[in-house]
Amino acid sequence: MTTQDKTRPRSGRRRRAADQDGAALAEETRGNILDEATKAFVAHGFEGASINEIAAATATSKRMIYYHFGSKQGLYTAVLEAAYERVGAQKIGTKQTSPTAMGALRAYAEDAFQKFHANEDFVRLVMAENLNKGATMRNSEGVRQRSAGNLSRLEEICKAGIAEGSMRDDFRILDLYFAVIGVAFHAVSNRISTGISLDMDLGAPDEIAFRQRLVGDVACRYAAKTEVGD
Amino acid sequence: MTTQDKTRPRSGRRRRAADQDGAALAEETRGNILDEATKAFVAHGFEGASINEIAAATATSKRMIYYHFGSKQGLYTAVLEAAYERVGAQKIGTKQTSPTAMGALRAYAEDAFQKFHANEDFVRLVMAENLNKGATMRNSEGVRQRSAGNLSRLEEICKAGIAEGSMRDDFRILDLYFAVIGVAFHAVSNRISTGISLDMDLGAPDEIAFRQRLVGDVACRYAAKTEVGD
DNA sequence: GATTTTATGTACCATGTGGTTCATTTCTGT
DNA sequence: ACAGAAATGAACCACATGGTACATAAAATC
Repeated sequence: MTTQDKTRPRSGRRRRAADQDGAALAEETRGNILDEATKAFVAHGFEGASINEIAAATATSKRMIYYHFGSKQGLYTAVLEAAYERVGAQKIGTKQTSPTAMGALRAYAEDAFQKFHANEDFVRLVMAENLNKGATMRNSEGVRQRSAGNLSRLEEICKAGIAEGSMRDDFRILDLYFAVIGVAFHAVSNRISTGISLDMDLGAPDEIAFRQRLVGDVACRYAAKTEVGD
Repeated sequence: MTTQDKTRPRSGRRRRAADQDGAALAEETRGNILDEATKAFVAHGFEGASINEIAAATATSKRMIYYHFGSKQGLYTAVLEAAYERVGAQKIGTKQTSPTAMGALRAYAEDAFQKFHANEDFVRLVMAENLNKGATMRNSEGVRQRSAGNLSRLEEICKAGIAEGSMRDDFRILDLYFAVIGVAFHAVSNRISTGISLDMDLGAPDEIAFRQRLVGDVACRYAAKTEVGD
């Protein structure tokens, strides 16, 4: 029972895409694999996710994963790059404009929170990447240096605020940026553990609203002119 | 070649602990397993870590892991509980005292940062737990509700600050807590991804010092009386 | 000294792992 | 029409996985 007839015809292949199809069938297959792989990596991490299970979840077969992505690492890299393209590239704080710089700063900060909140999968991929010491993103050109745009937008806001006289000028833009993404990211990434520790449901809509407001408050109060005196 | 002689004597067992030994040999074995398992789970997550590899890293055998911990899940639970006992239980902001409430708040916040910074393994376990939706910590009595003490210490500080007149009274203690641990935790948990995105070495000693100061600044400025006007 | 309990090592198992081989079908360019 | 390229399916592989059965040496208890 070890050898079987290998010469019998295999069948069942789907037809290839007709010309008028917007996306080629191959692209459809690729996309389908990428979607399922994203779910799996987000749920189980790189090592925890199983190629067999991912393949079973797709409309196609394991063979196709290796055809299109070469290896598990290749698949993971593609997933990460797609996520960064989808989420990491969208600039924050550029949608609404505010008459005051302080208002723009609040919009920027709350926008950052919204971005993480609305893209929890992305947040989880970033967490997994950090657990994995960034081995993948370090080698992906498409993923590196995605934050420069967000930082320069923040600098723009702060320069305006300083010119306006509403903001102090003795802090690093970078530190304000860290404060904003720190509070915003942590609110999403650690929602579960913090919720368990405090015995609260931090996913409740009003808690989400509180958090969003908090990120704005932290940013504005950090940049505002104040005598703290500690 | 499927069956072998199973009646031949097996040997090589270490001697059990003599009475005067402080710790029994069994405890030593348990501790050794726990140490290596912690390293493995921190590096690869729950599903990614391999029992075989953990066993190989210990001074004993896989058999002992199952003898002492029952299953992979049991081992992971023990690792998590030990980490929370070691780190999660240490109260923050209780070491130094300050004449002013604002000073105490800064000490509290910077202490929180120090705690995460000095216990990166703990931070990584918490991240892994969040990726795993808290499945383990939710069922561990020893891990739940660890933050209550830290919150009440913070409340104490804020009440003093309000009484002193140095702090405003129109904010939730909880929000200040989220701001502090958000910036502090994120500084450690996302050091790698943020560093890659910004092309900086955020592990450099002066960047660590900046971050610690930042956490203190964020806390104090959040609690201080200010007209922000956004 | 005999018995029970604790603690341990070795070999083993069914199943899952990432990855490959071979064969095949459909499309595209000439 | 035909050659080559692109895309796919089924079966297979060596090895790793979490977990267990069996045997046994040392200590504790009686």
